[in-house]
Amino acid sequence: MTASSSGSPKAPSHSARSRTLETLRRKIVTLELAPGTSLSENELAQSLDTSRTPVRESLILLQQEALVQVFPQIGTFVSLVDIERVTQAQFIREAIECASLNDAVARVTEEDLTSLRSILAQQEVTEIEGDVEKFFALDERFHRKLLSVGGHESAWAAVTSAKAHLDRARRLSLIDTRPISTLVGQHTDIVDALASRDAATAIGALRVHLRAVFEDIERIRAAVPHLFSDGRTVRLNRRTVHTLD
Amino acid sequence: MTASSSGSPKAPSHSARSRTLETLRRKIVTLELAPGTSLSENELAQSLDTSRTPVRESLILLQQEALVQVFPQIGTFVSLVDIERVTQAQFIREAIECASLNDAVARVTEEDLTSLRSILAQQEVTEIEGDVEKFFALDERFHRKLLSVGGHESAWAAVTSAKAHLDRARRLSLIDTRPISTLVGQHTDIVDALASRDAATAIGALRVHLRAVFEDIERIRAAVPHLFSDGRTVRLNRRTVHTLD
DNA sequence: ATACAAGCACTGCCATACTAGTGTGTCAAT
DNA sequence: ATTGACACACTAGTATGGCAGTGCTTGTAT
Repeated sequence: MTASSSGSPKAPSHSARSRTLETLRRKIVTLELAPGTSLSENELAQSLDTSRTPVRESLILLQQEALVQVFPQIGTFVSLVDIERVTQAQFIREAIECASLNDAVARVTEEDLTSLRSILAQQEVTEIEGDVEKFFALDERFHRKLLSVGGHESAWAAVTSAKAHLDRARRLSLIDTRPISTLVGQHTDIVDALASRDAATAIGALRVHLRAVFEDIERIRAAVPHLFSDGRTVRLNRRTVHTLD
Repeated sequence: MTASSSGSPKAPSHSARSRTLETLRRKIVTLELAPGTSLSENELAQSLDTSRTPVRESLILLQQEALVQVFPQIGTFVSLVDIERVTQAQFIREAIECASLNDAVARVTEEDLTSLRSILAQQEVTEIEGDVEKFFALDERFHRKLLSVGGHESAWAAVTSAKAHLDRARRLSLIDTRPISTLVGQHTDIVDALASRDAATAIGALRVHLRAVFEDIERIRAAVPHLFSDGRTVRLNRRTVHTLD
């Protein structure tokens, strides 16, 4: 028996588990499943038309990303937005992306710059259309491309798990009237500095951009405190349903 | 129903899964289970005196850390040492630890320095005794303490998953006659620079230290090529047993 | 001796039964 | 009306059965 492998053998995208996992992760980071919502293995299995096993295994993985919290014999809940945790995720992301950007300055080509600017142009369109989901998709492509310019695209996976958390907070910002234009402007600053091979300025601009999430988060917390963890003892009801309204 | 939570509710250390997971991880990073070894859910369940479920769930988590590779309907194998992967893990670790060290310079106290130097002293003892396992345990405490001085102890979890890979490579170095003294010397350099609040020097020293793994790895690969992935197609036999001899 | 083919033993995946533990709703006692 | 206790419904954790898919082995024909 021989097994041909290379790349990522782990994700047969047609398996019940990977489908379940992707669905759940998407619903959580897009806030379709609000923080605090209780997730029952049985209910999810029914509604996703599968059995408990793939659901359970997905929840274990989501728990690793701290997107859900599992309390044995009690229940599983979509994690509340935890500012401590957001801060930590932001630190990790900033460390990785800035380190990569530092390498990127020496490696960036004209094609790279063209490609990055093309993404920016598309983002400006979403700004007009007000399509938040599309904006996020392009934002992801932008940052991923930035990593690959630095020669560290493989670190994307690590950024992803930190990002998942941040994205929920960032989505709340955008819902809550932060103009997309601010972010696109910051992206532009980064690309401009990169174009002039100015590492310090580029890293500074990236830092400002990545830290933008902090500017809104306290205000948002004041508006929708029930979506936030107070960092101390948390008490959740089994049948609590949290909404964005 | 109310659930009291705080900290890490996820790890009831007495559960079958967490026991299984810890045992397997330990055996893999200490090379007790050599890279390439085939792991059967059934056999592991028997030998760990539990059922297939906790074993399977543990393997899924280890797969996330890339410590094992799962090939559906074929088998699960302890990952070969993949230099590409080691490089990536090193990059992530370096980014996080250096960023934290940069903050640490402004925060470090005399108690911190005393505590760090105490770890160094203990490491020198293990050097004489030749106790590799104890050395690694102290190494972990050192780096963790360094993170906490920077105010980023919570990023330790992220470092851990990158570290797991690196540790296998580093263990191979130590088995293969790299003197522990080199590493302790590098630790000392870091603490000295930290003591004089010299961020640039400290970060430089940390960088040298973290990159030491690269100095040995190619030589080790030449010595024990069957423990390494060639990065291309991998073919593993179901009953292959890899050893360190 | 070699080549080939069919059966077999084994894999991980998924579904489900069972267990131990938890909060809640109900009903009784006061 | 209030309180308390107890049964119940529901939880995640664990165990196990069945499945489709894979490579190895063995037997057979050449």
